[in-house]
Amino acid sequence: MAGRAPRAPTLVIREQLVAALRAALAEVGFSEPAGGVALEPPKHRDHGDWSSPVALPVAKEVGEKPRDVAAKIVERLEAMRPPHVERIEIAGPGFINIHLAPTWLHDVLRVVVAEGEAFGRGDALAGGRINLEFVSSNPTGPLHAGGGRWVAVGDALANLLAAQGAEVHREYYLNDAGNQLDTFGASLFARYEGREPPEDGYQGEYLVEMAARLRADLGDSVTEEQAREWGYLDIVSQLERDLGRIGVHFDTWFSERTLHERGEVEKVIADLRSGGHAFENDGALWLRSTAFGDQRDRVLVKSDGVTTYLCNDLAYHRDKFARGWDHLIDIWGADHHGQVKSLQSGLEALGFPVGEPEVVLGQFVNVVRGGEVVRMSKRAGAIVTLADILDEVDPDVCRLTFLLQSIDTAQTFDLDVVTKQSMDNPVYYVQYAHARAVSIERTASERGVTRLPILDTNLAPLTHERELDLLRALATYPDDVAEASELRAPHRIATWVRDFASRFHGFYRDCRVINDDVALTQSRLWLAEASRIGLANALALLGVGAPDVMERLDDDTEDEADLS
RNA sequence: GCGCCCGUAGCUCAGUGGACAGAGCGACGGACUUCUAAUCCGUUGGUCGGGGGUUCGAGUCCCUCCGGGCGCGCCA
Repeated sequence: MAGRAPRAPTLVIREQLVAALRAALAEVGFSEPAGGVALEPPKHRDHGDWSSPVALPVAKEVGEKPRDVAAKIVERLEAMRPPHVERIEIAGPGFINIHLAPTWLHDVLRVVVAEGEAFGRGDALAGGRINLEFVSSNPTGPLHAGGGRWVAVGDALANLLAAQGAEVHREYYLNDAGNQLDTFGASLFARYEGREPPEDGYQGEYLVEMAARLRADLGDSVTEEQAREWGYLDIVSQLERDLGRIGVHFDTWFSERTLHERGEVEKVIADLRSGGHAFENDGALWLRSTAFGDQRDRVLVKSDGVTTYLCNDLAYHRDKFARGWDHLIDIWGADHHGQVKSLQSGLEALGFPVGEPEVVLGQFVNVVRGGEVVRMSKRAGAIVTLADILDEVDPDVCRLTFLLQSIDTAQTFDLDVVTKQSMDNPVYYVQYAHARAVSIERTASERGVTRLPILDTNLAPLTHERELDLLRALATYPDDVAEASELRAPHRIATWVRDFASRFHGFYRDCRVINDDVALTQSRLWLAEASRIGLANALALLGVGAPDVMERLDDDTEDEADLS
């Protein structure tokens, strides 16, 4: 038992209640329904703290009225007197609603405080070694604004997986071996020589600025190849710098070239051939991916002898496994969804488990400025970069804006809204809640009010609906984290923290923490601290800062004009 | 034609098969001698795109239709 993490309080009480329900069912002589004994926190307060619909399917099975079945179960349940249970009601069509005494929420508070920074963590992925690849924008230009979505989502997902016990490796794949880089090099070289880039090259203005620095660095007799290599390295350092500004750091920047240099691509081809998964047709070598459920077969080696992106990507993903990661997750834009099955087919052909890599697809971001969608194309040149945005707006605003929305829906990133330091920005709303919690403790200590150890604190005074409301949200938090991790849905944490901030502001307004009642003050100080922990932990998962102090905004919109 | 995603309040979006579908913004009306009013409270707001089906129970699962986005290269 040493070192075992404390169990989430919701799990403890839920297991106790489910066990009691099971026992009650057995005593009455009902068998457990196929779906098991469901128990969940109801949406409405009136429906108690926990609710079970178990009587409904059972009634169907035995051919009795649901409410009658529920009554029998409840009778036994009440006789068992499970912990914290205050009363049990039958409601609606036959729901069993269990109302608990506030004591169970007081236990929750103690757990939150005891766990501190660890509160919310789970062990669902303990022992897992996960390689998470995200962003992986081509090293031919700066990250554009929409790419910020993958930065924010990828980093938060990495945090989530780690919070479930996995060892997570953040990886960025550099496509530095393809003809895109040649095109980029030619374009930069053209700028260097004062010419326009080739028609199908990169037209972006950033190459003009880079060409000037290239000349300053390497002088006047640079070759095209030198320009390409210098430019490539410069872009990578720009990427690292911009990602650093938003607080994301990759463990590995993986160069595609190294795969070719080590002969890994050739080995993949040889293995697919010997495994009988490749065939020749029209002078090209094909992967028989239809054998693994792909819609059509895919080319591995073109008739000109050059390997395809897919072929190289197979070598890359095999290399990830070779480096010791036992599960691979890639975050891709939805426009690449057609490649998922091909890659998975190839890896399966190479002997890896079905479904590797797991690909998390995210819908596109429409960047809007002045009411119009800004097309993001490095080649066409009309881009708004992530760095541009970070010049104007706090990284936290950027991150939370991207994280509040499910990646299953296309997002509109309105620069006019985001760059405006708006009063109703959810980031400030949430951060303000944290700053308020800290402010309470600060004020208390300034006034000589010392928070005593929680073990010596009587939490019974915490009975106000606002107080219980906060604790209910804290009680579900570990489950919410586990679920967000499992569903690869960091936005659920963003919505949790926004909801929790709302509850905290309500508490702050209605429940004065520092007051004349010593016992009430002590218990509320601990509730404020538990709330701070919840806010800080959730924000940490999102990669958003949790400031101790926030400057009051200058209110220049409401001048005191009534001087008459 | 095939595949993936989406359609929920005026707008932007939440919503692991459970009860009367929620939040923010907007609009309207209130609350600062108090631990920070970047806050709170109230009112206004809905054929969950349409139609079938499965289920004791469907915004959620299945089928179909409509509408929108994105893919279906010996490009990367």
